[in-house]
Amino acid sequence: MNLRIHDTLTDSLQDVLPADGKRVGFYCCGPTVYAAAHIGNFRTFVVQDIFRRALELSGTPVKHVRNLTNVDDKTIRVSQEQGQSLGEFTAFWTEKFHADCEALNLLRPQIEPGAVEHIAEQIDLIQRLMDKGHAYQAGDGSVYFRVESFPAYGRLSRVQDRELTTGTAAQSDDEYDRDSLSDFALWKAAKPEDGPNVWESPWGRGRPGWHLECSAMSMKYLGPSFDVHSGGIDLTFPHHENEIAQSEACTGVTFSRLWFHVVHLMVDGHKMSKSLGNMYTLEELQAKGFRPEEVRYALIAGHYRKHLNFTLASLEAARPNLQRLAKLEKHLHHVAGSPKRPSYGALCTSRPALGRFAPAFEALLENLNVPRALGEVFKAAGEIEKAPQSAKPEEYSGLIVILEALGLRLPELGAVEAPGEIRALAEQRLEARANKDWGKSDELRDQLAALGWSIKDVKGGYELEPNA
RNA sequence: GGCGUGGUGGCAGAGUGGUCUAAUGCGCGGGAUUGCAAAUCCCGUAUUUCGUCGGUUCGAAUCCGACCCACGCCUCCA
Repeated sequence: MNLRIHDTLTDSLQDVLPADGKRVGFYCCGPTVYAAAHIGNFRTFVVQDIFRRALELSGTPVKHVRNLTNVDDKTIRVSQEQGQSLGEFTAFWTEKFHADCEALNLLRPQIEPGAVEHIAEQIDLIQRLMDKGHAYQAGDGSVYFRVESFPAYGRLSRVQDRELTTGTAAQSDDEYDRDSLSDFALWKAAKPEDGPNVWESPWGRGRPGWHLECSAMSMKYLGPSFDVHSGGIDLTFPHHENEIAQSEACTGVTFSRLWFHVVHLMVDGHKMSKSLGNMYTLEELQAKGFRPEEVRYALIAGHYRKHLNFTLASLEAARPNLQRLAKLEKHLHHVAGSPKRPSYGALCTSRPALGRFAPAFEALLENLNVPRALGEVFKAAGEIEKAPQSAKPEEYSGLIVILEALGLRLPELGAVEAPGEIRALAEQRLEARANKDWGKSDELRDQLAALGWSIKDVKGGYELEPNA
């Protein structure tokens, strides 16, 4: 069974197959590194991560490229405001982004090109477009793509005659000299506020336009025609439309064969926005006591083609779910004879039988239906919990495969060792209980709680855990 | 205004013509257990019901139409 995904270009489900028969070339529009990415950004990246995992775990290798936008209006403006060089500024936020990705258990793309490191490739692309008559230099010194010269424009977003319906309010100073409102910048002429962040080109000093980097870098690493391109739904127009135009006008071949877009995350029923104060970052949620794996769980709990309403309540639901899975994993691990956990790479090549977890994986292959996959996982979990002896040894690897596909890390059960002072209190309480001194016992339990530990009585003893 | 998505139980969220008296999770209620709890386990949890009104069909949450509502995109944006 192949992975199928909704293709924006054809508005239909398509099999994801590598054109070269070997591996899928996969390009994702990455973050602009000028601030911490918010959970909306991460919804998209997490979905793309699951896409890659599902493909790899079903035996198809993926070459994953995700760019870093490290030169644009925002990075330049904010770095200047903060008195930092563009390089040190974007390096800082890149590092922050990588830390968040690691915390959220995102596989690192094999290639993560930065726009500023690929100026030459972008200039080359502009030159080829100029040579073919698809681009022109305007009076302001900037170079624009002539949308009119590319008849297929609008095919992805199904928007015709954009320039007729676009209001003039959006027109800003640096776009004044375009022949048509829908023409977009390939090269932006240097302006005083750019500071030192300008590069030499055949059209004078300046910097590349935003859309260009993705074309230049995706084609550099994946070739002029590749398999899959993905991004947030808002990128469909104009970003991806422009990418297609400038790439195909240049090469004459299909740019990406398939496109999929992730619908936006909502918070408390509304779009995230600064004014509503609902733009969470991972760090902010961690400060509220949530764990990254819980955030990941909450982000994948809805289908990627629908709005997902992210709330703190939805985050809270993640913890008991993950704990339940951790218990299930422990049981299956035991049933399997406590083997070493197979690595992700080993699972991709060995592709073990999944037992009761097969329907969950199949749900994933069908347009990344994560909610249904989770439902299937819990259905299997319920069966095994009801009849623990019915668990088969191979179901351990089955569960591991689905957990890897979803990228879910499970909490370790009872892994935290209590400090001596805490254990001493617990010992006192054990003694009090032995003497049936319930008053003292309860008092000690309160004391422990105040110190951040919860105590659970078990046969002949106790277990200590940090408060949830 | 143009384009688009969706309205399913307290919440989240599957289900896209019959097996739906609607998956799954959270929550909630009850029980077991416990000195009392916690943790764990068990049971129950949408009173033909899936925004409203019509239509197609032997049969619809699923198809069609109208309407109401919510949300998104329309060159900053995952």
